Parts: sequence; C-alpha cells; structure tokens
Amino acid sequence: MNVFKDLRNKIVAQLEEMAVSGEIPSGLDFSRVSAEPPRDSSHGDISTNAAMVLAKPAAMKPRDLAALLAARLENLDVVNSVEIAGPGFINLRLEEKLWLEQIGTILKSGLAYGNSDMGQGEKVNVEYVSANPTGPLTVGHARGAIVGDALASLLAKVGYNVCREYYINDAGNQVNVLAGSAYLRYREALGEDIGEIPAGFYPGEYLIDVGKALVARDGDKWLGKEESVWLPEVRKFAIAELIDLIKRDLAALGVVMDLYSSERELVEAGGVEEVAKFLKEHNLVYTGVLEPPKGKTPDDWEPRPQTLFRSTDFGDDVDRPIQKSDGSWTYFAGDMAYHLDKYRRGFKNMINVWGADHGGYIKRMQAAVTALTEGQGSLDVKVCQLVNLLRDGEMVRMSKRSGNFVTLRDVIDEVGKDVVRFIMLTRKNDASLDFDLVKVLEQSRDNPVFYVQYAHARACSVLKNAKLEIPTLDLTQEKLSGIDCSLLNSDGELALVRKLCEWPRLLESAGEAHEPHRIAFYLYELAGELHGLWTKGKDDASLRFILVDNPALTEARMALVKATSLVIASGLDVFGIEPVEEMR
RNA sequence: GCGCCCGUAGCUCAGCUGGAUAGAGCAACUGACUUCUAAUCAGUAGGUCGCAGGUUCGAAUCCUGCCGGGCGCACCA
Repeated sequence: MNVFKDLRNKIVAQLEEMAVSGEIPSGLDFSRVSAEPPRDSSHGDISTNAAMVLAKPAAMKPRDLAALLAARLENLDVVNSVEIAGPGFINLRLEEKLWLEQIGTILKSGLAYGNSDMGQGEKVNVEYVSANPTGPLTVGHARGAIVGDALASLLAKVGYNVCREYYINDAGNQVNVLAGSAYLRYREALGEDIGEIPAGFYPGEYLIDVGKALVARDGDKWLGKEESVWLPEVRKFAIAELIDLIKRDLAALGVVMDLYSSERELVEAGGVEEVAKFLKEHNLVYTGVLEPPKGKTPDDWEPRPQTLFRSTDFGDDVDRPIQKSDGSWTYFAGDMAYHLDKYRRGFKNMINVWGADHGGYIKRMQAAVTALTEGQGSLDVKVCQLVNLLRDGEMVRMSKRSGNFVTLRDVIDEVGKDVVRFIMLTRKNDASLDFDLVKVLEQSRDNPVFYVQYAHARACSVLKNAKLEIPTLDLTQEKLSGIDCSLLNSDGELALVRKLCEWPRLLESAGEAHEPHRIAFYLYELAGELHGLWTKGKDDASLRFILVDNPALTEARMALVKATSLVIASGLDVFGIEPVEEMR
C-alpha cells in the first residue's frame, strides 16, 4: 500500500469526473499530476500540483481550477482538510486514522513492505564489476560492485526481473600479459631465480600462488617449452585462478552474480563476425579514415583506413572503428557483440555500471545499442567516480606499480563489509567519494552507518525492555499487526508514521531514477525521527515508549517501533547489509 | 582543442526528474545525562545555489555562453 500513489489515483479519478461533467476540458494529460509530501510539513500531509500543471492546457486560472478540485477532494473519506496555497498548490491533510492504519500494513508485510509491481516483471540486465581478471579487486572496483548490486536489489524490489551479470574480459592482450606473468611465477615456484619482475608484466604477489598452483597441477611439464605451447594453457589456468580470486573478494563483500559471461567464449562462438554481418547488412559500417584528435595529435599518428561504425548517426561525436588496420577486431566490436547478445537473451533494458575512466565510452556504446536493437533496447550507464581512500584525513596512496596497493580485501578486513557497503552508497554515483578508514568507524551522528544501525539497535532494545517490564505484552509481529494504533497521537509519533509511509514511494522513485543512494539518505532521516522521538521521553515521561502503567499505549508504541525497525531492516536489506540488534 | 562529470552554509553533502520561505550533519554558540544504551536530543547562528543570459505561472533543477576542479580522448582492453 502506497498512500501517495493511492491518493494520486483518487485525484486523477476526480479530474476524470470533472472532465465528464464539463468542469474542465476533456482529453487533458494527467501524467504530470503529482501527489507528494510537501517540503514543509506545515503545509499538510500531501500536496498536489494538479491545478498548476493543468491550468494552461485547460485555459483556466490555476486558483480557479484548484478551487473546483479542492471542493471535490474535501468530500473524500480519507481527507481531513484541504487548502489552496501559493500559486495553486492543493494541500491535503489526511485523517490520522489512515496514517496509523499503515503501521498494521507494515507489520503484516514485514520486509516486503514497499515492494512494488512497477517493473511488471520486465527483464533488466545489470552488468557490474566486470573487472579484468588480472588482479584482486580494489576499492575503486568495490564502489561499482556495491552500486550495481544495490541497484539490482532495488530494481528487483520494485518488480523487475533482474539479472546480475559480470563480463569477463578474457580475450584481449592483457590476459596474455597475465599468462606471461603467471609463467614467471611458475618458473619461480620450480626453483628458478627470476629476479625482478620485468616491466610489462604484472608484479603483484598474488601471482606467486598462481605459479605454485600450476606447479601443483602440472609439475614441470611447461618448463623450457615454446611460448606458443604453454601460453594457451597457462592463460586459461591463470584466468580461472584470478576469477576465483575475484569471486572470493566479491563473496567477502556479499556480492553474488547470477551470470559470468566470457568475452572469449563469445568471440570463439563467432559473435563478432555475426555483429559485423548485422552492421554490414544494415549499412551501419563503412571503410574510412579518422581525423587525428584535435589539439593533441600523437607523435606516431598516421592516417589508416579502418572499418568504422556510423555512431555519429546515433549521437556520438565521431565514428568508431570496429576493425584495426591489420583486420583484427577492436575491443569495441566485441562489446557490440556482447550487447547484441544481451538483447537477444531478452534484455531490452540494460544497465552498465562503469568506472570513471570509461566515461568517454558511453556515447558509442549507447549508439551501438540503439543501432543493434533498432531502437528497441536502451542502455543506461552509471559511471562511478573515483573513491579517495583516506586515513584520518590523509590520502592513502594506491600505487599499483609498487605492488602494495590497497585491495578491497584489506579494507573489508579493517572496517567490515557492511560499513564498506553503506559508505559506498552515501553519495550519488557520479560524484567522487571520500572513504576515510577512521571516520567510517566513528560512533557519532556524523557517521551514517553507525547512526542508522544504532536506530535499529535502539528499536530492538526498546522492544526487549518492554517485554521485560510488562511481561504480559505479546510483542510478536503477528499480534502487533492487528492492534489498534489510534492511541498514538503525539506529533513525533505521527511524523514517524508519515516517514515510514514514504518508503514505498521512495523505492519507486529511486528505482525509476536508478539511484540507490537515495535509500541511504532516507534511512538516515528515518533514524533521526526515531532518535528524536526516543529523547522526547526524557523531557516528558508520558512520551516514553514504555509506560508500565499503560500497557495498551505501550503496545501501540511497540507496534510503531517494530514497524520502524522493519523499514530500516528492509532498506539495509536492499543494500545487502545485516541490521544489528545491539551496539557494542 | 573536444567530450563526459562535478561546483549548493566555514567543511562534508542532500535536494524526490520544474514547485511554496533552498535542507541535513560536522565545526561554533545555548541547553538536556542516578537513561526505555546521552554513542543521543532540543535550539541559535550560518546562503548572490560558480558567473552571465534565456525558456515560463515558477529554475539549484531545463537551454546557451563563460569560469574553476576531476576523468577520458586514434588500431589499448
């Protein structure tokens, strides 16, 4: 049950009746009519812009239209009072009863409260992480992993059929470098002194284990052989080991993918030739020579005839090569094949979560999706900006060169996965994020993870104490969901209930905008409402949650507290975070 | 030189797809602890929403042009 959506439907129904009765012209578009909580709660519970957005098309004055609509809304059962304000807002106050009944609704639904059928079961593919299998995950990868994962959960919660997908780039040159690097470690594991890892190879120590593992499996069978002999096998082995390493990192983060797609498999199955054929048939490619990039011509630039995709026809800045001058396919060609493959698997809706360094790749990929799906598919790209890792305000250097870069695993070990997950979601993806290893563990209102978890723990603690102080109370969710909450009437209680009722609406708007971070801010505000209410009991003992001499009121308050803890838990669930029952 | 992203209180950031007098936290100041865990709460103060135009009933939000910061810019993946 979504109070706001429900009321919006009622408003639109009234508008339709008004069209029938001739009060307003028929055939107006009501899609822009909204029903939302006003910024300033003194304006009422719900505000609608109907009169303002319809005034022009109806050729009426906003306030006149508002007066007509307001008169009708006043007669609705759920509406307590109506007033017209400002340029034509209609501010509604609902019957308190309606709000309080929502507590029962929340308790009956439990963690499913806020679930929606907005997505109508439509398939959505969320591709994220997709880190090259050449090393352990870094803090930068983690942001994408968490944003993608939370977005996927969010979309599932609002009714989409979500596939979480990881695209393994196991076909390019970098996996050959990986194989070479692993081979060095293999020789080392067999007792050879390989000295310093030469430039052009991956120096990371994680490859030592890969070398040893290869010895354990194959002994010295690749020693002294030609590169062309060992390369394919060592490459295959190393990729498998690295994917395994990445999967363990993801598991430590609580991320589980539905599908790992292999670029190599796609290429070997002829996916690229197929997409090339498609492009040719649809006249989407031609042979041409690109201009040098303006203002910054590379020293070795020379005009080269290449097969180019007409991405400028679809909003890109220049046409993009799908074939290198030697005739081999570019990475982009493979990526086109991959997206065509996704589409053919039934995904019209595709979302990719990328790192900041891929910003320049968005337009061409969107152009490709539009072209390959003949306008049927859509691709939204969420670019995650950089994460600055700090320790008490000081930059922590992340140098891949020296090999001692900070891995995701290091950070999880230090602060815990739930903290990492929450913090990564406290900023919109397209703004850069400071991650301070000291601050995220601080126990203060300044730290949203703590503050939200504390609200949940406090709710649990209150419920536990109520049971101790009034043993006759039945505080099970089932029992509480059926009780009459009309005894609740303080401002703080009603404010909290209204906040809880915004949850379904928030989920839908966050889902629609593909912005999971909004949940973090909502939870922070919700926690604030609960903490504030709790402290009011200090000034006025009658506002304490637990009143030993008033079991009926206590019971109603426990229903509210339980409902709050459920919504917090439900929000944390979307984030893949375990709510805590006590702080230590 | 081009493209994308960011610019909101001293600091860190929200701002619900164009709504009302732009909101939180931190820091500052005032107040509340033998507690239903004060790890919290209530209040005060703090703003030319980078700048300049434009679109309209209405702009932090959309458009254009500047300024400042980040990222990326031929066959690499």
